[in-house]
Amino acid sequence: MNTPIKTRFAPSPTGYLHIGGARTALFNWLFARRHGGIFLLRIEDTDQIRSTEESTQAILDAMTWLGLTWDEGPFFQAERVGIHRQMVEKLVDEGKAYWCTCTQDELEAKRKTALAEGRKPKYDGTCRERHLSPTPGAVVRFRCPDGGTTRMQDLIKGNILFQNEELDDLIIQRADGYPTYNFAVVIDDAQMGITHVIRGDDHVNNTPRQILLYEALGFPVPFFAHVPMILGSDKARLSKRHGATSVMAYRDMGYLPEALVNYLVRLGWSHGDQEIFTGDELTSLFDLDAVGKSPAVFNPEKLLWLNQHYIRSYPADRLMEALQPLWPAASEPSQEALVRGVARDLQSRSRTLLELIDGAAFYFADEVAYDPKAAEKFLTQVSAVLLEAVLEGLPHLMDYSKEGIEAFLRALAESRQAKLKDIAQPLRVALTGKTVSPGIDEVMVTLGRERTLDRISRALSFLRSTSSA
RNA sequence: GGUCCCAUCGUCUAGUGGUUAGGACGCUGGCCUCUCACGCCGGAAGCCGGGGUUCAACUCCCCGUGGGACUACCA
Repeated sequence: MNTPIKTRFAPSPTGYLHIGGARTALFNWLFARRHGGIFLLRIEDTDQIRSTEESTQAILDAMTWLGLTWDEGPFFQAERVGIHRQMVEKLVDEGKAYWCTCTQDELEAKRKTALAEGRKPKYDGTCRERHLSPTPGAVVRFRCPDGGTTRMQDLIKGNILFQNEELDDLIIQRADGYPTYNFAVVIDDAQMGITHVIRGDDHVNNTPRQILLYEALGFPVPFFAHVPMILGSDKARLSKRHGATSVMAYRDMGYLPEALVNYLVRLGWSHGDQEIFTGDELTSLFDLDAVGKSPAVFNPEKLLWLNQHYIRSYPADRLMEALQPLWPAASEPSQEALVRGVARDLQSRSRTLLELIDGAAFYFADEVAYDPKAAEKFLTQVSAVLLEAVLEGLPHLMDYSKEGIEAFLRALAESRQAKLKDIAQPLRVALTGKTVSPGIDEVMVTLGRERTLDRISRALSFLRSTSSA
């Protein structure tokens, strides 16, 4: 029996969950789901200065919003320093690590001269054979092999070979007694039974040191899979200056989690020509062998397209739920019927929830604000006749529904030797103030007969007041 | 500078020695139509360059070039 697969997402709580981290988490989550494994969450908070609880909460919230539920954790790395220190001690006892009292200033100076002389800026091994005892302010370094090679088997990039002489004696425990990333990550991943380490390829160069650490500690080395970076439009690593990078910012801008997940998964992974995936499809189709090796540029336009797609696909109740946090009117019980109608009208023509909300303003206006150009073109003497006819006929319409209204308008137009559009556009301006809106029959249904009539008579008086001037 | 990674339309990608190089976003012509959106039909747009290997290279190898990452007592 094979041991079950276990993956993890291990963010550091020094900010919000960003797009790149979300994709890494998503790949880990999908890989675990796909293979019936376990997905674990670990917060890497050993940087006591930069880590905050707010960040931890923000990351948890974002993952929950995306639906990336974890099976174990969250574990907090800082709570495990006792274990980390034991391991440090063990390595020191075994002669695989040593105390070092070189100061940061000395190191910096040596780095500079080495660079200036064209040498590698690696640690020169000053304390390597001094067999120092623990002293306050001292750090512990791992004794790297002087020669040989370390092979990394990467599930995405293939085999990568590193010369050990390129690696230097990295610090595994800081002066403050906390472990450094490369050390803590190895111990935690090993002890938590992580079988597949899926992470950004900015970690590729860390991996050989980590493998050496696994071996020194006597732990089995896991599989690695390094996912290419997400870049901005200028092909530099995606950052704030490329626009929003926070997952939660996308929620606040009216994006749906399904859209973001679908977009992110296709950034680097593919399944033939398929673009749209349900959650079930993803968890049954996703695998590492279909993840590409090259970095991908984040394309907001395509995300928008997907978001539109998912907005259209939402059932009414789900749409209302998604709308509520962004739209006060959606939480107002007295408005519910109207809001539902509005959402239904706008659902198929909004790329984001915010677009939908913006487009909804005219439904709620006490007095429709006419776009000057629209009014000039459509609120004319000619159309006044048609609008008056609607005003007269509408109260007697038996079937006040989308179908009934359309039939009514068509018949009315025909009786006047006019086209439907001759009446639809003036009506649209009268009811919405604009030349672009949902179908005029839909608008009339949602507005209700009363409001519709009011707006028509108001448009008529507006029309008379301007044309008589 | 050193180490490592990467390279198909503007962008995301399919492609695994023989294809008219396919799809999607965006752009664009048209149809549908009460406007918009959707949908449908069509178009422009790509294998970074040079050497090999081979009967045959987008595909395999090498060298360039370009881009990216790492090079911390951050993760």
